[in-house]
Amino acid sequence: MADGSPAAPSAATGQESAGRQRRAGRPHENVLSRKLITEAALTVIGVEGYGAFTMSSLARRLSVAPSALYNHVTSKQEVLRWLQDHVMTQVDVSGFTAEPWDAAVRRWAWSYRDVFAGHVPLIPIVAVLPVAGAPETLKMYEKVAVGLAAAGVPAALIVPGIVALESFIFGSALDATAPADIFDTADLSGTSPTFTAAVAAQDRDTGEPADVAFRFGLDALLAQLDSTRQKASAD
Amino acid sequence: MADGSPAAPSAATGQESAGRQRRAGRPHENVLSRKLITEAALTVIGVEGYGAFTMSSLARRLSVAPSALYNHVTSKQEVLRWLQDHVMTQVDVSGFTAEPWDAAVRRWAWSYRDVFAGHVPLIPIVAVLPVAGAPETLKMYEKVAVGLAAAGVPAALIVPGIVALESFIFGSALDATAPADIFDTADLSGTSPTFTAAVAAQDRDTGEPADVAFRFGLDALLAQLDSTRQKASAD
DNA sequence: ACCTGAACACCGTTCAAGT
DNA sequence: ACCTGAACACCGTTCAAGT
Repeated sequence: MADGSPAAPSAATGQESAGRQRRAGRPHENVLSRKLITEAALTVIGVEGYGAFTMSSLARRLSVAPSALYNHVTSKQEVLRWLQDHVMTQVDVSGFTAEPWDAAVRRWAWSYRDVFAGHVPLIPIVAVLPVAGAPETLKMYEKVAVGLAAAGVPAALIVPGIVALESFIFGSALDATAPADIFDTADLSGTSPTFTAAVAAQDRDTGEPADVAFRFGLDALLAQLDSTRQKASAD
Repeated sequence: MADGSPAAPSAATGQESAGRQRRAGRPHENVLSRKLITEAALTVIGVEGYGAFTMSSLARRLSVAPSALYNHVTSKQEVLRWLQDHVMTQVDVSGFTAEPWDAAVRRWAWSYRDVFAGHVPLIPIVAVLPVAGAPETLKMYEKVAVGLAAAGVPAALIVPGIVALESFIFGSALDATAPADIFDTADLSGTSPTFTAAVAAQDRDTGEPADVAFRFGLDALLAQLDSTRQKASAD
């Protein structure tokens, strides 16, 4: 929000790379920050994709030399961690304060899958990053945990439930990016008749294959969670 | 199996890199092949990990110049595709001809997860690679499809069922590689009390957290599959 | 056909010099 | 403290020359 001071030599807006050169030495106003770097990274990825996301392209978008980034970041990996935690804020957890628990989980899960289908390279990072270093991610877990606890899921099963849901969501995000025709077996019915028949027998009216599979798995996990619920002793 | 001809200048065994130089020009016996390249890649990865797997390290293990690989391979990506299809042969599908359908799915799923927990970088490739180009992968799908069909899972649900299982398995393979303490919230109980309590309330006696979550999700998917089964009209 | 060796266009990262 | 610009040690890949 607070951005773009007119004092800087016009290249420091971070949005246009056409501005004039800045000469060496510390500028009077800071040109970079975690917020600006994260936003620029998101823009580069949104416009050119992850394949084109390099420290160079990031620096270019910020109108800065690549080496300047290392005053704010220890590695490209750290930029990706910042990105991961930021992207988590795009996941819709609004249901947990407004809807029945199962509708809330569904809304969250679909949104989570969709967000990370657009950020597949960040998935291995979430799966491994300690939550202590990812405040937005932790906030999301807290919302889900509150929802499940309120629904009566036993305390000991909340984390396994979330982890199982999350694993399914990440795998499904990957699957959602696959071309629709990966299972086209062409003339392979000779070697794999049953699988070939199963591919043909899919019901294409119920949605994209990836969506049908996601609904199936999500229903399964919700049913399992439902069966673990216990009536609250209080209230 | 058919390997190591004594005619070659002793560097051509592909197992030791200490042998003497081979001079330029086509050798009398082929030094490289898909099989040798795949095996060498697997060795490099097994010994040094994916981080050290480069075209250079692969060539070194084969006692060959990096550029020689490009006579057999169009890109590093293709080596990874070969690797992916080869690794699939390590997944245990033996249950589908010997056990009840649910025990077979369980054996397959645990084995599938374990195999790819050791080959995480291959996961994005499986998820996107057309099965037509991956014969071993296709063979695996065929086995699973036969198992589910024999169990009475409706034809239209076989592919969604497999995709849902596979998505869950891939996400869980990722999760299984995470350090056990990612959820350690240290002194964060102030900002996320419910989640922190849920982490503490996990039952550590029932196995590794990743295993508990995997069992939970697998049970869920199996129960959902079970509920779709119909008695066969024949037999 | 299939190897070597030199070369190319990158990559992430480091560091001295400048303000 | 924080920028630029030069430099470093890689990377995957191409290609001419050799047999």
